[in-house]
Amino acid sequence: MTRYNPAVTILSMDFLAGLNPQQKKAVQSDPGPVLVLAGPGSGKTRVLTHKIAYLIGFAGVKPYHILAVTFTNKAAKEMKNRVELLLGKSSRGLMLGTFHATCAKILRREAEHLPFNANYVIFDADDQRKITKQAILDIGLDIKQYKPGSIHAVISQAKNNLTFPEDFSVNTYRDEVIRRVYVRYQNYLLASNALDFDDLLLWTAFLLEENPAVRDRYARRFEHILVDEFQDTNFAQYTLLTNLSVFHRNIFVVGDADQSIYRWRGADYQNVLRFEEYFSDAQVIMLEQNYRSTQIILDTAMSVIDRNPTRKPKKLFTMRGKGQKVILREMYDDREEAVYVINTIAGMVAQGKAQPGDFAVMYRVNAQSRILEEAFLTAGLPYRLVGAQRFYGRREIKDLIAYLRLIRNPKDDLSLYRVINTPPRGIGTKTLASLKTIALKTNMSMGDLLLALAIGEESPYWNMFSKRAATNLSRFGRMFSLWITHRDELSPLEIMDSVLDDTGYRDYIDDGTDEGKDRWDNIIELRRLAGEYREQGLDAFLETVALVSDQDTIEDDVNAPTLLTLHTAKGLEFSNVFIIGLNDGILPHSRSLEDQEELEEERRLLYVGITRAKNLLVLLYSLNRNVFGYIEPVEPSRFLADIPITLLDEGSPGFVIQQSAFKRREDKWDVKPLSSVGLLEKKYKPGMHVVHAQWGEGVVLNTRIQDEDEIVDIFFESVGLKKVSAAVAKLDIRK
DNA sequence: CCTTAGTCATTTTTT
DNA sequence: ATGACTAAGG
Repeated sequence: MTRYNPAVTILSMDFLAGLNPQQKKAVQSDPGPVLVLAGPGSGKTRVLTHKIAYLIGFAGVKPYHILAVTFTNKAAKEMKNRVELLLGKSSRGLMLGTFHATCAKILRREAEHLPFNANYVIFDADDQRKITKQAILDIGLDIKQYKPGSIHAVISQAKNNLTFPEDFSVNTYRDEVIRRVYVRYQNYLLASNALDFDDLLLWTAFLLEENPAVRDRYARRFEHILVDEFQDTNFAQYTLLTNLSVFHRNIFVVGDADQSIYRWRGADYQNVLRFEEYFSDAQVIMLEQNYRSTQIILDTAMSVIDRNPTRKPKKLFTMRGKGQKVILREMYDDREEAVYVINTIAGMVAQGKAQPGDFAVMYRVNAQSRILEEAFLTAGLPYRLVGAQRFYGRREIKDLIAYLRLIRNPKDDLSLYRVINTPPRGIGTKTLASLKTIALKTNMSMGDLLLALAIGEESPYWNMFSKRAATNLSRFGRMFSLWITHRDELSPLEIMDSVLDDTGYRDYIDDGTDEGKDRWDNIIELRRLAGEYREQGLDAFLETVALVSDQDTIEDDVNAPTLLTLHTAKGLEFSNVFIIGLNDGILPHSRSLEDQEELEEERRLLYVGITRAKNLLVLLYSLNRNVFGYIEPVEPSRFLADIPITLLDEGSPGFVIQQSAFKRREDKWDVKPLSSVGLLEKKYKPGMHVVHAQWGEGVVLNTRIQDEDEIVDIFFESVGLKKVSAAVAKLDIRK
C-alpha cells in the first residue's frame, strides 16, 4: 500500500483550490476505506472529482487503476467532464460509469465464464413485464390474480439480494408460484441470450464471488474505487464493491442516508452502517456545509427530516443567509395548483426576478404531470418534462431498437415478436404460432428458423409450413439474413437505414397525420444518436440505449421550467422549486401509509425535494383531488405539520399548524412507542376552559394519559359530560 | 389478418 | 379520464 509523500503537498494545491477544510480532508484522505457523509448541496460531486484528479495528478495513480461508479449516466458524464477539466487528457483509461454500464462491460468481456454470449441484449422494463406475463401464462395461471408487475417486483428483489431461482425460499403457496415463474423467467432470458437490469448486477456479483481468478484480476486492477450515492446501493452492488476492493481496500464512498429514496428498488441505506462495520478502520468525514440553499430552506428541510427516528443527526449549515420565507398555499384542487404554479412563474419572469429555466415543479407520481402540462399548454408556455413518456418508450423507437437488437442477437425472440409483422407483412398470430411450435420441435430459436427459411423452397423446413406462411416468413427471413450478413461491416446508423429502407418503415409510421410526422421526427432523432456510435459500434449503442435513465434525458440548454418527479430531482438543483400535491395519500403516498419504514422514506423524499431549492420554495396542497375522474376531498400532508410556522410567509394557512399536535403525536406513536410513553405531557388541566368544534364551550374536569393519548373529561354547556380524546378532537384552549 | 367497440384496471417511485 | 387488453366484424 502506498502512502503519499507529504513533502510534495504543494503540488496538490491545484486539486484542493476552492475546497473547504472538510472537503480537503476527504480529497487528501489516506489510502484505505473512506466514508464521506455528505449532506445535500455540500459539494460531494466536487469532492469525488477532485479526489480522482488528486489520485491521478498528485498521487500518481494510473487512470486505468481507478474505478468510479454512479447511478445515472448524467452523474457519470458530469464527473468525467469535471475530471477532464482538472486534468486534461491525462484521465484517459479511467473507468467511470454507472453500476449497470460498468457491469455490462465486465460481463461482455467475461461472458465465456457465464451462461450467455458476449452479444447478449439487455431487456428493458417493458420486456421484463412481458416475459413475466408470458411465464405466468405458460404455467397456466391467471394474470389477474398474479399480476406480472408485482410478481416481477419479487423476482427483482430476489435478484438484488443475489438469490437465484434455485435458492428462492418458499414459505407460502404464493412463493411457490413466484419461484416457478422466476425459473421460467430466467430460462426465457437465457434462451434469448438476454439479461435484465438486475441480471447485470447479479451475474457480475456471481462472477466475482464464484470465480476467484476473475475476481482477483479486477480486484488487483482497481487500486482505487470511488462510489457516488452510496446509500442507494443494494446488496448486489454492495457485494460487488466489497469483492472489487478486496485486494487494495481503497474504497471511497460518498453518501447521505437522508437521501435514500430507492428502498423499493432494493437499495439499503444500512449499507452505510455495514460499510463502517465491515471496514472498521474506515475514516469517516462529514460534509455539513451547504452551498446551495438559504438558511430558511435548510431549516425547513431539517424540520421535516428530523422526525425520522433512526437517522444519525447531521448539522447542516449555510453561509447564504436567511433568505425568503417558504410559501405554503392551500388550493381548491390539483387544477388550481397548476394554475397557481404557472401564474407565479409567469409573474416572477415578467418582473424580471427569474428566468423560466430557474424553476422546477416536483411531484410524487408521474400522473401528476398531466394537469401541469395541460395548464402550460393552455397558457402557451414552454416547459421541459423529465421522464414519464420517455423518448425510448415511444413505439417507433422501440420498434427500431427491436430490429437492431434482433440483428445483433437473433435469439431475441421477444424482439422478433415485436418486429416480425411491423410493418404488417402478412405474418399473423397463426403463422407466428406455427413458427414457434416448429422452432420448439426442431430445437432452434425462432430467429434461427427464420434464417433457415430465407433460402426459400430448398429449405428443409419449408414444407413444415403452409405455402402462404412459408412464403411470408421466407420473405422476411431473406431481409433478416441480409442485415445480419452485413452487420459487422456496417455502422449502427447504416444498419438502421437499411432496416428503414427494406421494411418501408417510413410509409408505415408517417401517415400524413401530425402524429405520424412526430413519430418520424423521433426516428430522425434516433438516427442522429446512432450516428454518434460509428466508432463504438452496435453493442455500445444498444447498451447505452438500454441503460438511459430519466435524468439522462434532461436537456440543459432549454430555458423553460422543469417538470419532474421527486425521485428524478435527486442530485439536481434549481433556484425556485415548487412541490405540488402535498396531501396525505400522495406524499406520503397511500401505498406507504401502513409501513413505518416506507413512511420514513416518503419523508426523505420530501427532504430531497426541499433541498433542491436554492432560493425559493413553494409548497402546495389541495382540498380536493381528481382520482380516476372523480373529485375527492383529501387531507393536507402530515409532513406539513412539522414545518414551524416561523419559516412560512404570512400568506400561509395556519390551520395546518394547529393540527400539528395531533400529527406529531401520531408520528411519535408510530415511531417509538416505548420512549414516547413518558414523554407525552398533559396539555389540559382541570378547570381549563376549552372550545370544541361541535359541542362548543366546556370546562375540563379531569385528564389522564392513556395509550399514547390524552383523555379529557369535559363538561359542555350543550351536551353535558363527555370523554374526549385530545388526539382526535380539535380543542381550543380559552385563556 | 386488421380494425373497432366495449370492458377493465389504473397510480408509486426507475437502473 | 385514459389507456391497455379482449372479443366480435370487415
